[in-house]
Amino acid sequence: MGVTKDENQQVKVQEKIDKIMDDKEAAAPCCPVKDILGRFGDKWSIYAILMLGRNEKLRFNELKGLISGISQRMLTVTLRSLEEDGLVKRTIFPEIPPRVEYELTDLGQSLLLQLLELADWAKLNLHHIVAARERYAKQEQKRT
Amino acid sequence: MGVTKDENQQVKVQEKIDKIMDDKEAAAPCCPVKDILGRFGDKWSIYAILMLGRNEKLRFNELKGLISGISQRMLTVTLRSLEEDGLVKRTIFPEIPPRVEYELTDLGQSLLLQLLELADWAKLNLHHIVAARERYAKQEQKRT
DNA sequence: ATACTAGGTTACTTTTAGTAACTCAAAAGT
DNA sequence: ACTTTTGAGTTACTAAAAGTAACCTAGTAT
Repeated sequence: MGVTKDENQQVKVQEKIDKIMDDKEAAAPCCPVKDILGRFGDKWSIYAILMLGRNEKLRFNELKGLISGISQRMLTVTLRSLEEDGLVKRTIFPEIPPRVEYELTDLGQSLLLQLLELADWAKLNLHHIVAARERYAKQEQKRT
Repeated sequence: MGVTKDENQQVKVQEKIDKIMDDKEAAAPCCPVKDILGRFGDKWSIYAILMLGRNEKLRFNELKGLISGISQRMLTVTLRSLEEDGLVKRTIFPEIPPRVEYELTDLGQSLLLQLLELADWAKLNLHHIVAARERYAKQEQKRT
């Protein structure tokens, strides 16, 4: 055949990318990766998903306590967005004072697993990235 | 004993999340997932990585042509950020008019593979998300 | 009457994303 | 001799998003 195993893999990668990019099927607004990551790629969404993945069910202020630094508004905005995408289920108990419980849906659970995969990669490679940033910073100093 | 397989898996997930969250080791500024996703989770970075993954080496304006809708500034900003993190290598040829070539580093390649995993999940689950959004939109209408 | 509670909104400010026009230095066209 | 073109960017600006601080609600306890 004349192609090595590595070259074969590279071809597969290219095909996959092609499929991702021209994904006009299923009323997808556009590249699904972009769409997906654009939605929950921000830090608050990630924290919320991780915390809900850890704790099964959580109330608003419990979550607020667990996610250090988040404000009330940011938490509502984040949770609404996750609810909108069907990753989080929100249950209101009509009491006074109000009680609201949040939990991951099955979809949210499956996304969590993907996030953990990514976390493994991140942990494994973080030192490379940190090193690269330091190299870059030093180069920048020399330029000025 | 006395725990089912599912419960066992859940415990593993919890442990993993715990490890991610209190990651004070290795001078990590914070949760690596957040740090990582916060950097290249935006649409332009994703497109750039996918395009560089598809094409080996690309010049600035080639990339600009491939990523539809990106402006010059956004492309430079994106590429600089990826370069800073060591995901992309930038080579300048001191000619007139200038020539600059971009390519993925090994780190970038390995991230690309992760992105493709995520893309698989996204393609598999996009219809769920779209459906959830429609449900949510209808509920919102009723409220007003 | 005042304070507290949980789970938010509203109005405002700061950061970031994004656009349009300009630059640089040489080569080629008119 | 002047204008245009070329690639790879900057600079100066505007639109949009993220984030903060103060307020609301309705019932209960002091």
